[in-house]
Amino acid sequence: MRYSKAFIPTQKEAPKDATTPSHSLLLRAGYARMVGAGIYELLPLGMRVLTRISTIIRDEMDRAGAQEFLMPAIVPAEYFKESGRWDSFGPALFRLKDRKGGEYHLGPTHEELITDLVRREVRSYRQLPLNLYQVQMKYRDEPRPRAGLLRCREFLMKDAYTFDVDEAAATESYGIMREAYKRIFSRLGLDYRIVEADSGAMGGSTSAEFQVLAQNGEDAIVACGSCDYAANVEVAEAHFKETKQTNGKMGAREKVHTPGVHSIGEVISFLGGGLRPESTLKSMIYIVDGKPVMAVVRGDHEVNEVKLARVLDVEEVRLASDKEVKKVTGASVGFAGPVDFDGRLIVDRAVTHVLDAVVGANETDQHYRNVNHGRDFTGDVHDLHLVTEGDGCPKCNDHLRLYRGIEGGHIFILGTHYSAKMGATFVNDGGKSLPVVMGCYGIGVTRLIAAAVEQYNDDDGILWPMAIAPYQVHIAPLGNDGEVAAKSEEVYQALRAAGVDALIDDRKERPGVKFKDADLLGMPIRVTIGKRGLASGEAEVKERNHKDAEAVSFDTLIDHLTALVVKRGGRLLDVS
RNA sequence: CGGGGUGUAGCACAGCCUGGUAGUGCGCAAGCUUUGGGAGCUUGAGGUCGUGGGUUCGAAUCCCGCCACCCCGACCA
Repeated sequence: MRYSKAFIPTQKEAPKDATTPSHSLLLRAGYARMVGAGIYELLPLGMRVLTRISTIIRDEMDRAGAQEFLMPAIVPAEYFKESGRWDSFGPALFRLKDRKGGEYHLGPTHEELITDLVRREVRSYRQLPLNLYQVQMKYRDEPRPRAGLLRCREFLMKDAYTFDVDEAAATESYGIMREAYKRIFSRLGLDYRIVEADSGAMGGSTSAEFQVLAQNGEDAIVACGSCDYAANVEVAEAHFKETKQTNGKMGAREKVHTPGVHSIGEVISFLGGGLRPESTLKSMIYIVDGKPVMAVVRGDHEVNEVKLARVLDVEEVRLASDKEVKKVTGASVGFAGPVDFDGRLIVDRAVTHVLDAVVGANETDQHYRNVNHGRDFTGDVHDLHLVTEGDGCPKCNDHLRLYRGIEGGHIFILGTHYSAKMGATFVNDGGKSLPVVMGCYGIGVTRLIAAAVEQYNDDDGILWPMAIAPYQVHIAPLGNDGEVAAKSEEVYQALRAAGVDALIDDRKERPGVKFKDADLLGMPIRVTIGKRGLASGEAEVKERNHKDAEAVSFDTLIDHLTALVVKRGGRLLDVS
């Protein structure tokens, strides 16, 4: 591509609303433009990255035995009404009406449609397993779109669906897709972790998230440094040893006057004496199905509400208001405690190890000292707290480390959640009619563009991984010298003949401008050709992620560059 | 949905408090010079000041409504 003919509108200044590197750089470098909140145009460079990513995805999906097809983005309401999601999806669903008043929505995901297709077309176990996927725009009216392409209301997704005869076969399909996903994310050149995750409203039994590590990721995840354990903090567990505290050491419970002391921090500084947060207990009141539930965690821990909801087997839990807390405990907020609490009590298992804890006394301005689980209160013991950096790995007890991640992919075994409800059945080899067992597998394709930039950027611009860079080599001829231009053109043509995707900056711009734009656009290899190099018969080859350039003779330049492209994970075009 | 903020030239902003015919930088066009890290000088084009109403002799500026966008929270396969 010739830069002079290319549509690459770059900007010197960062757009005022851009908050993350990917947002700012994709706009500045001319990859994308915003149309509305969470709605973007992909410009030619952005489109090339998208194509690179989706090509890798298609390649691996096909290799895994999935077949590409396409469902509509606009969907009649009947399908979501049948599954119940017309209501449960709530305001996140973009709804519309046709001229006759018929109701439709824009597809936020497509389980219902595919299930309908399968119930109409699949009758026998002989037609299974089946694995279908599409790459298509999804629409979700997010409460708050943000960070450019990271959370959009319209976004491109690859979604695959598997159909199997039973749970075992479905698990096998899931395993195949998991391997395909690993290949995809590795080929994209992204640093990622496969983490255990909450299956959420999809209602699946098994699921895993593919989290792209990035400073600005929306998700918090933990990963073990020694073993392969990794999990979203929503579900992450901490190491726990079943050891009992020694009874003999317990002190006698005593009430202490603690005026105006509400938080754990205030308790620590008020009582002093080397009291540490882990020797206190935090008692949170939740309202679940209209009834109060007290969750007790160690003072240095936080309640994991996803875990709490799972323990209670409910969709969601709600923190009680100040008024409700007062009604339930008889004390103002900050003085709740498990001793003599009248109501359901859920206790984090780490609490059972705390000796002589300080807790609220359910009386305003009063706390108890020397409170011990088992003696002063009981309650149901569960894993309840939000895992933190200090926790041990549940598998090997080495230290867990905290990361931020961007959810690039999510795979689920759905089971018969949709097939049973919608009557997608088949006849097995024993002549029995059974619901198909489903799995679904998503990748946020447009999101991955931004995720890659989040992971690979510096002060000057983007540093694309070779596999998804819009062009592999960026040629920068310097000056208006005719010989330089001719030599550069020669190199450009030779690279193209060798199957390398090259961009040549043939604009009449000063060297500084070309260098700045080259750094901003972020192609992995820059080849600088100037008068100086021409005299010595050399071009300057600089990798975007390296500090220093390398002088390479024109005689070996093309071989050098093609080898470098391949070494960095790039593929050469078939030019035969 | 709650709280906060911003809408003025393609981009980033000043002007608003204290009302009086719209400004700066970058970018764009032309000319001369310059040419290995976003050049200098000269000239020029470009704006219904988000939108509707109100106050006023007069509104970018004051008042009210609406819209859009951003941030924090809530929510979110």
